Amino acid sequence: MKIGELSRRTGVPTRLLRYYEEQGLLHPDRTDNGYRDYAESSVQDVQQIRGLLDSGLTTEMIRTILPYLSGPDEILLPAEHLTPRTAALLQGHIDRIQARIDCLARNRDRLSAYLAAVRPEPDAEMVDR
Amino acid sequence: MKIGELSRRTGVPTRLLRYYEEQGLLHPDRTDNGYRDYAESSVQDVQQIRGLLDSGLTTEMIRTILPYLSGPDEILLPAEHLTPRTAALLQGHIDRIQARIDCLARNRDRLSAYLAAVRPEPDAEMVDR
DNA sequence: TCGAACCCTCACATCAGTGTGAAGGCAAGG
DNA sequence: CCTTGCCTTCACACTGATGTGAGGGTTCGA
Repeated sequence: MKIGELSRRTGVPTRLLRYYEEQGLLHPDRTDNGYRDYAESSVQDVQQIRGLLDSGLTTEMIRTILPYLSGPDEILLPAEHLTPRTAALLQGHIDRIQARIDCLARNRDRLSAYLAAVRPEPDAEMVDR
Repeated sequence: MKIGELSRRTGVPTRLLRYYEEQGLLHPDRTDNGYRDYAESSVQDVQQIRGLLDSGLTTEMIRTILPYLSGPDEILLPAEHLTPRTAALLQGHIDRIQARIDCLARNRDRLSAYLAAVRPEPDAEMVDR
């Protein structure tokens, strides 16, 4: 699939698809004429990248963890040459992600609590007034 | 408390404390000589802001939700003049935050699963070798 | 064969968040 | 009084993510 189609199917501007490639997040093939040729799975990859970027991860973090995020099923990864160094690095990323989750969840709860406290009138009048 | 102390206690450079004020996130008093005078609660406020920024929220989003995040206890807020418009806006923010959480949790799980799958040797040799 | 709609690279611009330094006022201690 | 260290504003610069446009090649249908 060419870049235009991938852009249409993901809603991500072509500019960004090229940028993600430049950042080492995508690795499309090239056809004879130099056009980028994306695999079908790129659609999911791009959505993955978008979600992580929106969640405050940098392209650098994403680049390092992306190889270990393929699918929920496939585990086609270099299990052997995973140095303790890399493992520790991954664990660090996990921790940072967890910290973000905690922070976001805490604030989501506060916002929800506020909304709930302020308007306890969902859709029908159940108390007299 | 003056800006230097707040900076020391939060680990956030004074430059950023001034920036957050410029963005409407902090509202310190001023002493006679023009120095910023922060309340004790500013320490928590700043940590709150940092967490949200790290989690990918913009200062604009933070500015709009911050008034509704005071403490877990206090609900000193303008409960009355909360227009349905604002409520919907808040709900939108909650939804976006939830989406981020989902995305992060999903990827955290994948990373954890990978690590767990790849090194099932915690600390002792339990199998012969 | 021509034009529309793709694709390419290159490069400058914008925005938010942040670093850094200049130029100067205020406060406290030797 | 003078130094030291805090504070003030102003302003320029950088980075990462993104927008936008110029200049030019490719594909395809009328």
